[in-house]
Amino acid sequence: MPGANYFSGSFTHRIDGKGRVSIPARFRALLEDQGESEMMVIPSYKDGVMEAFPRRVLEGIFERLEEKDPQSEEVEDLATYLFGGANTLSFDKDGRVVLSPELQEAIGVTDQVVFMGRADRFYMLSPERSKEVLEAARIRSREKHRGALAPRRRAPLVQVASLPDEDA
Amino acid sequence: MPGANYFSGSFTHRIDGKGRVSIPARFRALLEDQGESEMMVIPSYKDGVMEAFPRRVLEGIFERLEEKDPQSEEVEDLATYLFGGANTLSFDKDGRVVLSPELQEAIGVTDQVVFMGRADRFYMLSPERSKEVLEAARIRSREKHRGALAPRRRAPLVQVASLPDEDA
DNA sequence: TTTGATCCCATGTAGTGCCATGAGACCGGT
DNA sequence: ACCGGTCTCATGGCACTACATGGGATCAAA
Repeated sequence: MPGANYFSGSFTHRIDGKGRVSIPARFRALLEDQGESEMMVIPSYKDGVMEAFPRRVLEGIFERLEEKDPQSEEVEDLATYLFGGANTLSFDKDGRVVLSPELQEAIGVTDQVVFMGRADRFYMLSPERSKEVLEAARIRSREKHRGALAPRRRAPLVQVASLPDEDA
Repeated sequence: MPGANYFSGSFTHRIDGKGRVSIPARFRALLEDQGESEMMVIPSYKDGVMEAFPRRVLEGIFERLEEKDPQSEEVEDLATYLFGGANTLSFDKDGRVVLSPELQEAIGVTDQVVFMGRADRFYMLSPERSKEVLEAARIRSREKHRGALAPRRRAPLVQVASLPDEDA
């Protein structure tokens, strides 16, 4: 945990009768490092995937864009999408959040959720979908970024390869 | 709740026989944080949508424009639109407001209203319309802002002193 | 008196906090 | 290597509170 900067790894957790799920301890620790006891989830551009952010990351995205061009239709749409589509999930002392039936349905989960780290955020999706997403990303990465995992000449030990956004 | 700066999330509430609706608790808390026990409501540019602001946000919008261009016809029109078209809805101890028949008709609601957060304000609209608005915003955002949600190159999630900048 | 608005109270349910259990990881001692 | 102890963490259950919502009482204006 100490020094972890990014969400990484995949964890499958169980949803109980009330819709509660434990956030993976590592993810929770990362959120709490930033003084947040909540996260924001929003449907991804990818189908069947929810993205989870610390709140300030989401707000930062918005503020940065608004600063640039407050009136534009694009920023309007983005604000609607980000803030209208977002849910704030605050976790209790045990590190659990409640997934409303709508949220469960949105990502097609019933009794298990996968938390998949993805740098500054993480995904929440069904076990099946997570395999697809991971495998698709692996294949595309192999094709386009053969060298990504090779040692870099000047790279420090902890350097993380920055992969571009994959396509839906 | 602590520190929430923006309206976010969507909530569907029921209108009773007298036209009363509960403001979502989170939204109400945000309004009350600003010392307001009322909100201003005004028809949006978008059809079938009402926008709800804390009073000071509405006044701020006007003042900013007036400052920029005090005499223009645009500002005249805006002032008319903003102040003429606005309704003040104050909420009671239970956090409810009354939607007059005219307001209900304006957004085409009969027994349910959706409150949709949108940064410094929120929308009020029918359940059907809310799905349209949200989905349209999502699609357009995806097209125009592919990268908007992408991680920022130089901004690690948790700032760490010893990490070098990412460019080679 | 009627209508419309505001307030107050009642109730069910969903949300949240708190505690208990149990599995697994980790560690230290022998 | 074996064993016991402790710690972490996921998960379940129970209890309480907050909140949305309905109904009735009060009050004022028409």
